[in-house]
Amino acid sequence: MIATHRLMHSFNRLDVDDAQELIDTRLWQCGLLSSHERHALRDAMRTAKSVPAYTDLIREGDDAGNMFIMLSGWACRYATTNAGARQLSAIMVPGDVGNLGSLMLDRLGYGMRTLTKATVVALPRQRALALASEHPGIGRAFTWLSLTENAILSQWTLSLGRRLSIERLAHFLCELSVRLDAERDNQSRFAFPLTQETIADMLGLTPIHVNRKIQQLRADGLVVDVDRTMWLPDVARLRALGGFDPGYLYRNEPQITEIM
Amino acid sequence: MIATHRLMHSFNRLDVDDAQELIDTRLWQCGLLSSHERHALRDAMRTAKSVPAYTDLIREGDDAGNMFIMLSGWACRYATTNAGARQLSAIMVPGDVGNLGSLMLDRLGYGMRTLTKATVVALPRQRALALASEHPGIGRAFTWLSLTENAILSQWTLSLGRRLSIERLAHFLCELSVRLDAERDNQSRFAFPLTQETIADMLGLTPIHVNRKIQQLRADGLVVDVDRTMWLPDVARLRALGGFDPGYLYRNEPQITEIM
DNA sequence: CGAATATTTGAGGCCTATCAAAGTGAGTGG
DNA sequence: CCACTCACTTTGATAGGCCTCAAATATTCG
Repeated sequence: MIATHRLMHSFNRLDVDDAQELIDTRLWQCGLLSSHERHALRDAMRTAKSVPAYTDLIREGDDAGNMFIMLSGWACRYATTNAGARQLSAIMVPGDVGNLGSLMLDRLGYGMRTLTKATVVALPRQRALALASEHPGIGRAFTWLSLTENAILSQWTLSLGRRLSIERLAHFLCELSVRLDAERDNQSRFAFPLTQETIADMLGLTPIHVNRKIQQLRADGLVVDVDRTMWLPDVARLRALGGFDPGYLYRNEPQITEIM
Repeated sequence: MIATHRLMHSFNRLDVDDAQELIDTRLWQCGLLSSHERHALRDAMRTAKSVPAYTDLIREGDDAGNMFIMLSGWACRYATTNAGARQLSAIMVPGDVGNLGSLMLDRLGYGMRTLTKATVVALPRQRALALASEHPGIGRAFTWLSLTENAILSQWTLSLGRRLSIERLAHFLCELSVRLDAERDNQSRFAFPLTQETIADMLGLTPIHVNRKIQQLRADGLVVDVDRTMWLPDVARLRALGGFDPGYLYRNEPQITEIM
């Protein structure tokens, strides 16, 4: 119910209750939180704020005193080359923590920016640290998030370093499809607010080239994108093209249950 | 003393005492370990084993029950494309933990392989988890390592996505130079056991192209490599070329001292 | 409806890959 | 000690993927 509800409007609707449900579902699924800890986490996320599209939550090189948690809307982490070229290292969708690093690091080396109108919780570092030490499960959940993010980043270096542009694009769409929980019967449909320029900054390509490769996917019947909505009619074939394996995303897998 | 000692022979000498000193110095520097915890960690690393060059510690797709800690020698994490192309996501040098992810994840999505003869500690997951829960500082140190590693990976995606081959190469050498603590007065000298093919797998290039760009760096007087030893005569200029900023490596910085 | 933003098209050029082969150096065995 | 082998490095020539520059078309939003 929540899932389909969120499907078409996640990036421009403000629905804090649903969204917070989303959040602790995401953190809950790793199986590390007690019911008590789950509620403590929810309490910490009471105050959310709305942010316009394309505004920095963290500027590159800034000290970030807050951890930002996405309730609605999309955001990204980015870094910039001396020559001014931008590269995204992550796309954040509702339920994601954008800058876990702020938990223990002062400077992060990257910026964080909304890509759509968004609702975010700003969790002060001290509050997050207190949560982690008072509730061991929350601390472990942070660690788990960091480790899975590491696996995702490692996988993405494979795309950037060794895959052709169209394979990267396919892989990227497959990843989003899973993370948005949008797949049913080898099909997938989800709201897709990214511009081709943003996609290009994620894939390490030029917008022009991204445009041409999207057209190629359309011609191959692998992508139908109308009205900011993405439809993937044949997920299996798209996965094969992108060399995509959902395992590394660690979705819906109770992990490390034997802990303690 | 240790530093210079290690300089020329780190990848082919077995000197466990020095190496273990190196390790907990590395973990110690983040300022998260009490003296008691530091010793607990050392105890856990008593038994090291020697491994030949180019042998898998973890095969791609394997379940990894151990965390591997490098005492001597170099190793890497790698992933492979369906077409067989290999991409490294990290190079490990003495003092590094290779697969932190194994702490809480079953499948990692990448393999880990030695690049030289090496000495490694295999810390069973259960042992590592027990250490982390009995000694909160060790748990926080693991989290800190994971967060800094993510920052490094994020930075590396910038290189792979947006930097020219020679810039990537320069950036890579600058990073190793700092991580090996090899810089003195705008110069750097360190043992360098990597083949050009391995460099290529790290940079997302072909060995042929890496060869040509190394020649270019030599011609520019930025690199002198003889007999498996790397000499960087002008670190500042190499950093400028690679767009390298050492900040994101979080070396020698007591972090998050205000914790608890 | 008009201006700004985003997508699409076209042509030409550069960076890096590919294919092929020669040179170099370290380790091995006779 | 020297031929031999294997791995690594280097060189050359060609091809291709993606970029750059430029401009037209389509879409969004106030």
